[in-house]
Amino acid sequence: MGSPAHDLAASALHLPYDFTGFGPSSADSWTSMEDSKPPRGLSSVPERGLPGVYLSRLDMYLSEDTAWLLKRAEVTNPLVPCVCDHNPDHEAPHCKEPEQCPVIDSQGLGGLSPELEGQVEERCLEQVQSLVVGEVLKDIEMACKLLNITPDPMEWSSGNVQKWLLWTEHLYRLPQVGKAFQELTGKDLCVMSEDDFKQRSPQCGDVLHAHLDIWKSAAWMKERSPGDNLIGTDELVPEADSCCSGQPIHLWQFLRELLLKPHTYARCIRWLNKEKGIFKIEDSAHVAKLWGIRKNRPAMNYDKLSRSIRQYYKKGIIKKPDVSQRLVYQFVHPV
DNA sequence: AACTAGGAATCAG
DNA sequence: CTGATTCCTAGTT
Repeated sequence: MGSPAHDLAASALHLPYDFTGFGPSSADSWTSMEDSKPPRGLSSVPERGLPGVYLSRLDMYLSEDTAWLLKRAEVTNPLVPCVCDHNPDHEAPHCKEPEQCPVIDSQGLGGLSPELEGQVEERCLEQVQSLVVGEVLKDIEMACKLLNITPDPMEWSSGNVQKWLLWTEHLYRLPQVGKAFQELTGKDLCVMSEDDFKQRSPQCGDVLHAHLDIWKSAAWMKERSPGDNLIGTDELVPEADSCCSGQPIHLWQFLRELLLKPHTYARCIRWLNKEKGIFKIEDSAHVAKLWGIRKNRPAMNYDKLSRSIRQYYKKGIIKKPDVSQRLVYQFVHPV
């Protein structure tokens, strides 16, 4: 038996789905988080084949695998554009100057002395490490916002657990196994072993356990260094906080939230005219899915979501724009 | 086929 | 009670 981290990685690496990433910048094809068709103005983000992203104790495991990671980066060079271009609207704080980008540096190592090369490489590893960890934390934060749950699984109610399950299942195309984990709180989940998970869900218990491990690790790291914002506090955070009151979120608020994060959601919903509050649902199925996940309604679809939007007509919250177009709506009181 | 519109029953908070 | 969900019929693009 190897170390738990290695066991985990081993199980993660032969997963039946695309595991090139974890979250908004790379995940899969149904969420808004895909990369297959970047919106105009967005440089395409190459896939990240980073098993190192998927790890148990982020910090420990990274140090073991970054050498491999860096080597790969030298060859295929996927990391630099990926991380640096991740958010074109908002420069990643980690690599302001190109000279500091670890992979770019590493390509010119040929003429350096071994010691210097070692130093440079070490610095590169650290940078890669913090970049990757930052990405993972950012993705988790994003998921928390979307699901309206806390990042720390220990604090999850059984409802939160169900949301997280639904989210993870959809993100990674797992079968729906929420029933097998019904009535379990986050605390219950956290003390369960991988075998416990497998017992409840033979097909994907191991995967779910691994995912939970990432969340646990992230929460653990956050707790260790609170305030230490690896996560460039970008547009994920600001004004959008219609949710904080603890009140159940309204559909119109949810739509606003998505619209306020164009970098993440422009592929499924975007403004046509922000001043007038006119927006277009670009991918009705995705938006409905996201709404269903947020409200823990697995059967949500656009048919039902649009019915809810239509309820807003009478209330004067949302209307059809003057020139009615398919999938285009307008907030009556744009901010 | 997918979207639009709105009635009606039902549910959850 | 309100807002949302679910289901439905009928019309439109």
